[in-house]
Amino acid sequence: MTSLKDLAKTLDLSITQVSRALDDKPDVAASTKAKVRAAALEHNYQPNAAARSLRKRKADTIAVVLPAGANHIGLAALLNMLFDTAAALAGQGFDLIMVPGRADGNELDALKRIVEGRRADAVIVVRTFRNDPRVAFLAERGIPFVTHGRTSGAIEHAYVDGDGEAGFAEATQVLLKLGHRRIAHIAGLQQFNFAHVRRAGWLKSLREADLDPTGLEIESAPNENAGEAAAAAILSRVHRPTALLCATDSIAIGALAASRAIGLVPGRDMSIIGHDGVSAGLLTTPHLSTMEIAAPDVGTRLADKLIKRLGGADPRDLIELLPIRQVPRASHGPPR
Amino acid sequence: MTSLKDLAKTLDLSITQVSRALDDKPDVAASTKAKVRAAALEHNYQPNAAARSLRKRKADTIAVVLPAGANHIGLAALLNMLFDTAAALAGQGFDLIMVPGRADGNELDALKRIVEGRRADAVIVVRTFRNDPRVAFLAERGIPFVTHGRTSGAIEHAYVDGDGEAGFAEATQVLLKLGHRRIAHIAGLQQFNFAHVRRAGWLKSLREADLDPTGLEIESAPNENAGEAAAAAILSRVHRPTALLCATDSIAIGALAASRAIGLVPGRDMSIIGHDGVSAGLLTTPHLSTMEIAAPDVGTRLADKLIKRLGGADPRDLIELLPIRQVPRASHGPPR
DNA sequence: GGTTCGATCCGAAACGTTTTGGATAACTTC
DNA sequence: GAAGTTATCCAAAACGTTTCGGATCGAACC
Repeated sequence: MTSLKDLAKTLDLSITQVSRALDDKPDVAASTKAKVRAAALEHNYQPNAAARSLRKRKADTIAVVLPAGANHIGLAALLNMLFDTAAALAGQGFDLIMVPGRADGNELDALKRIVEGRRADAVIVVRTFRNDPRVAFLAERGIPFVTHGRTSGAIEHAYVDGDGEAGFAEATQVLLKLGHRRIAHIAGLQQFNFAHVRRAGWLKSLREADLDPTGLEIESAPNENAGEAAAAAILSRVHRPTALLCATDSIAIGALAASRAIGLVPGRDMSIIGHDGVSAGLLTTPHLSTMEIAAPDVGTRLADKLIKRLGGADPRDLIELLPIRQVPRASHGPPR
Repeated sequence: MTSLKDLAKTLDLSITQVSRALDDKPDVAASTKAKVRAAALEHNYQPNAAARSLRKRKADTIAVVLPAGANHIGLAALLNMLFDTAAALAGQGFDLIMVPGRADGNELDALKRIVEGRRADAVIVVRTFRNDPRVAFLAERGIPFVTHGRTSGAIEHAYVDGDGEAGFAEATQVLLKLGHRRIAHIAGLQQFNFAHVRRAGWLKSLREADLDPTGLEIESAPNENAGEAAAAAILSRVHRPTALLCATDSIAIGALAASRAIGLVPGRDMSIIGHDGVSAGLLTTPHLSTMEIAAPDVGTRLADKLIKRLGGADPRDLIELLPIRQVPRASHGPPR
């Protein structure tokens, strides 16, 4: 409502000096600075964001497009992470805005509008695809960005990710040591990079143990309902697996239900392990065995990388592959 | 990157005409319109959002400040609703941006920055307090807004809310009919308006049945952990209740855990009912009895009200109190 | 042939900032 | 007392868009 011009008029100063005073620039008298600040406070002056970013040619804003149609559990975990990111970015003078993706799943359009309309100076991309058009677009346009999750393409970019392959290889070994031989994998959609590497880890350990993965695999969208359906399908096969290693906790939670539905008690008759360490895993019966990134501050790390990228750092120096920690709980054990 | 000026130069037109052509204004030749559109597409022109909103004195953007430190379950449900709102708003040419609240819980500051910096033309306020400083601020400044949830103050404003009082009164009656006499209420923090009205509903039915609520009440933050602690406390009282009516599903989910922890099987030894109809209630054992707003499109209704408000409608004509529908599942029954 | 009219165009101002390139006055320095 | 220095200030341009108030040019009309 109140503009610099208004303040200048009431203070009998030039717009220039008012602006410089509020910015604490050196060549304005301490006394006028005080007066200006007082007046700004009194009229609760807030600079017009549009005018400012038009002139400065930057918005001091970071955007993230939230995946449309994400399931509850996954979305909540993502949001929690992004709150940390926002706090870290705020410390550097950046606002984080979260924009819901289009219902048709075309997050690229939303991204284009934001980036080319200069609403944000940089973006965070979450839930990367193996070959991600958003990454290709941003790289080509030279927009600073960091992703949550790697990609498999040729484009080198800043990212923070967990070492899903190692995590799933280790979980598979845990199950092998417990005596399991028919360890099935409910994979995520293989277009997602995380789903692809997790499957690779499972496959690796199985091969090292000279076990045949044939018939032990099924793909599922990463949500509870799809997970339940996929688990039901694989549990009904003639040669039933004794363990289900699930790409995500939401799938695993669905698998718990599918298992119980045919009279198998999870943790006793059927071993089930997920990935993500979502808090909902502590609300299930039995508590869900899972694994998670062995770092509590992924959100902050994302902010960190982005700031460095904005500072001109080479994306190749801004990659972070974090180890995965197993979180054994009650939903797995030796085969019956 | 490409501006109107660039387009004008390559097309040998004035900036004015290019702008008007893209806006499909009447006094530009159909042939030039076609040429301009083609050029805009080729150079993938996107108008600079800052320049546009500076000149038009509106941002075509709606903002919502997400409550900081919200628990997983509640936040996810909220987000899902807001995705619907965003879709509805997009149909009217508005963008919805979601801004994370400050970690210190001061959502008012974030709101002020957005509104006074003219980043948004209108806002949506979620999770209202009984006496909400955000509502007071917005009303005083004359910013169009709509809230998700009522307030108890004198300010009349647009809102969409569920009739929590009726819902909790009905749930209490259901428990009374089943034979319960000691029906406890785990209330939400009474500063939240929803928590206050839900408590009032419970109290009303208890009073109508000539039952004394003394000692049957405890307050809890609306998240699982706090709910578990509160339930544990009330279950350890000498005269233990036979039913726990919880202000939210997250509290109820905590109460399930607290109940099981002392050897009581929920649904058989202890009746537990929540509110919200969150999908996580289908992942618990037993499935959570709950209640929810009897309308699937609260998010869309919010958008609707906001558009009407922006069109100048009187806020008093933009209030909607929706009925609550009981969703009985397996976590309640007759007293043991 | 002058006038009117409609179709199509354009220059310039404005939105509220930041920033450049001085201007002014007082104070030092020799 | 002239020249340099310092502290403090300001006018004006620029960012990219929209929009106001005409301008131009044929065609149509009388």
